[in-house]
Amino acid sequence: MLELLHSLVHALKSRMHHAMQEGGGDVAGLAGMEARSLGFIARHPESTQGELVRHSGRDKGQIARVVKRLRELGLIEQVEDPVDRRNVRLRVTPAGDALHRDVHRLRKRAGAQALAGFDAEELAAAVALLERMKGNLE
Amino acid sequence: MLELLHSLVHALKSRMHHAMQEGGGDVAGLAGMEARSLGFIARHPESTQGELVRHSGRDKGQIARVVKRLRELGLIEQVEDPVDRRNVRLRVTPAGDALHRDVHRLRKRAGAQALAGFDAEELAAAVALLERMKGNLE
DNA sequence: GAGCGATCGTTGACTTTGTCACCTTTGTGC
DNA sequence: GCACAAAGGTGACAAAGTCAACGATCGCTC
Repeated sequence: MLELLHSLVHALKSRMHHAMQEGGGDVAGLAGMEARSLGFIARHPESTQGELVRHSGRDKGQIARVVKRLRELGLIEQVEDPVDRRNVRLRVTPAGDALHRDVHRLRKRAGAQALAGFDAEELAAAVALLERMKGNLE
Repeated sequence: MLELLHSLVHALKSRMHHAMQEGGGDVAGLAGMEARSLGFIARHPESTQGELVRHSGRDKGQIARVVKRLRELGLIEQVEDPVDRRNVRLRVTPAGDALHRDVHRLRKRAGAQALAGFDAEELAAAVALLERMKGNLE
């Protein structure tokens, strides 16, 4: 079971990685974590780095570096939170948004391939089971 | 969905990693991939490195290094295949078998926590769905 | 048997991901 | 003011993954 999950996720990562390389253009310069983080920021504008940390379950140091890289690439920008200046609110730039759409397209395609032959009911069941598992680990 | 899978697997990895560190003793010296590969060899004695590569989906170079490390740790040993001398058949040593049992215990515990509240039917459904997804990617 | 391509494993060089321990800055509650 | 917590940043490192090249061996064919 654990093995199965591992190899499935590895296969998905690998697919996405190759799709991003072959897709060429700007997406090729993004690493997987960077692409995923960009996606989170695009979906949750004005969120802080800490929220990204909590949502992804990754180390905050790692996230700090990923965010730094995305900023250097000009894909996101930071806004100071006037209320609490420790917080850094993140949002995508137009360039980041465009790139995010490209990534999203590839991600959707990879997901669609993995879920080929699933009807809505099965998809919902899969998501529910996975979410219960994730919930069990918190 | 992809995000969900990623974070679930990440959480599982993290659990296993900590369990192996805290468990102390010899398991603490094993990295995750090493532990998983040891498990495969224990479950499939006399298999070749190539079979491990195909089963895990990992790069053969990576597997070669993992196998090398396991050999240096005295956990597995190689037997020359008399028929095809390119093949190297792998099997666990007594020490490797003992360690494998420890790892298996920890893995089982981590899996049990993730699957808490699942009845046999749900478990089977989850495995079936995941296997279909994995199959779709080949 | 010599040549040729395929397969198995090995190695080097490298990038990405993850982990841990510390640090600074800022806010909160005495 | 002070101690303490929280947000983020950095250094150092370990683990994981990727790619390309290589030697050895095998199967096949001429």
